[in-house]
Amino acid sequence: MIIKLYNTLTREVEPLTPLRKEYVAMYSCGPTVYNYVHIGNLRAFVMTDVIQRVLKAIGGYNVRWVMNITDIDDKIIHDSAAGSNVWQEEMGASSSDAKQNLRAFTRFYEDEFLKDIVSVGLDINHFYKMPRATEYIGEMQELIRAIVKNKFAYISDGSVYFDVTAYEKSYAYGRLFQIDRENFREGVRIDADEYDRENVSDFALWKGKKPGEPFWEFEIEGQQLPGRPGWHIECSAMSHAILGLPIDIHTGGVDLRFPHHEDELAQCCGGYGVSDQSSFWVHNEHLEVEGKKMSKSLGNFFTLRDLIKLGIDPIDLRFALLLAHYRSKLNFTFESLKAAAASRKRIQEFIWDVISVSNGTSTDGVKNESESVSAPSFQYLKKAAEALADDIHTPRALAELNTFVGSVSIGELSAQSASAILSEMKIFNEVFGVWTFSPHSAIEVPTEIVLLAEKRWEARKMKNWSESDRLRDEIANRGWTVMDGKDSYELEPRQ
RNA sequence: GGUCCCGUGGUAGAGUGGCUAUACAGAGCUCUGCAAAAGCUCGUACAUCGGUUCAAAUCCGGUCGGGACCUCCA
Repeated sequence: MIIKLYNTLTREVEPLTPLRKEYVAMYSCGPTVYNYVHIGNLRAFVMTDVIQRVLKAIGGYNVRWVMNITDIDDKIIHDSAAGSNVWQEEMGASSSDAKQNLRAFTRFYEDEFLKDIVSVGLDINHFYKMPRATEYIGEMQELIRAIVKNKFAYISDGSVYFDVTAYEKSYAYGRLFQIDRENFREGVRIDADEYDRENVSDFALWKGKKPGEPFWEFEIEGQQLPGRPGWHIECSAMSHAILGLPIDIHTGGVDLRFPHHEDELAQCCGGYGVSDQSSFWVHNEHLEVEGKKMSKSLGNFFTLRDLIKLGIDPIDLRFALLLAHYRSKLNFTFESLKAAAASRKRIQEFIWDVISVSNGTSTDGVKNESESVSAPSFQYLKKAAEALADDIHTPRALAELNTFVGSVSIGELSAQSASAILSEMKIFNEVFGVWTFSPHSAIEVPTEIVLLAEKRWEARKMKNWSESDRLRDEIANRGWTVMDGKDSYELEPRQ
């Protein structure tokens, strides 16, 4: 199926036509590893994960998916410096070697990041590569030399800056984000950078070393400029080195449109001479909590571990994130998270019911193929797939999936229809990744509970209702629910 | 100061001129000794004011409210 995506470059939903026959090249801006990711960050990673899954499962493409790890930037340098008050014991001993501290610090948060994204359903094997910025310093320096050589950058006071004014004479600047430089807001942020650049719209490609900071040697135009890369240069250099330019899809949060992506694009055009870094630029909207931007001061700031502490299953968070379209703001509330969990469970129960029909263990009875059974309404699934192909419309797809589930009567299914449903549902789960297709494993029930339940079943058979109800209460007090069937009962942990 | 987005039922969230979104929660019913689970049914929601139109949640304008971005934040 043709996949359509909203492209920030054209501000339109466009059909994707991959540039290469063999695979779709996709680059996602990854985390800056200086802290635990929060649920807003996770939305971006889940979104980008679902895009690549749709490309594979619905589009039928091979995908080379790259996500970078930013392990060098101002905050990292600050927080990993010797004597930092945010240094964690697990990072090991802080030393006098700034580079070594930086490495210990970032590796710690990189590991935590990987754990977190796996928790919310990403599969590390899906990545073609997860490059660290510090491992591509050479490529970045090469790109910077090329940009300087092309006269789109200048050296000033030990640093290298991109010259937007010069660049604009040959290329368009502001393709992803129309900036209005006449009306730059007055404020401290513009002057926050202590480095010397000629124009406020210029940005650093290379930042000269400051005392105590980690640095890399850099020779350019016969000068020695020890220092470190600017923020934007890594993504330009790594997308070029690993995937080759132009790529098909570049993703990130809306806030990255400007300056990060705009500057990446300018660096690629100005340095590599390509006309585009990427055909598609896809940006996800932010997540809000109780209608407000997440912020620590408002007390509505959550990391994944905060939610896990509250007893929330990370996969329910994944599902809750997919309940909204990626280009809409998502209002995260605990009530909606609870609703998401119940909704996910509903489909999971359906899958388990269908599995029991397909393997003949259903207690509802299985129909023969010859018996006139109503065929499952597969048109809903077709619509669901179309919704995914249409700019990754997960909420519409889930609505169709729910309608499909509601249209199927388990008791009317043949084993063959059940198998057909399962193979269809598996395709959707390749995208959503929130359900399991293993048979409903019997949860281990403690012997004492089983004994009580057996006793109750006997009492019930004798129509001794008061004893039966007493035992049910006792079982309930110990955390289990009894559900009576026709010839047997089931035990489930109480919710 | 500039640019832009949004305001849908208790909650979340689709829908962009006339046709049931969907899910969760809630109410009623069926089943059940009673429950639980499951199934069925239901609610007459589109911030507000005005305009366009045979017809507006949907288009246009005003108002109110929320939010984002405007140099390193996903």
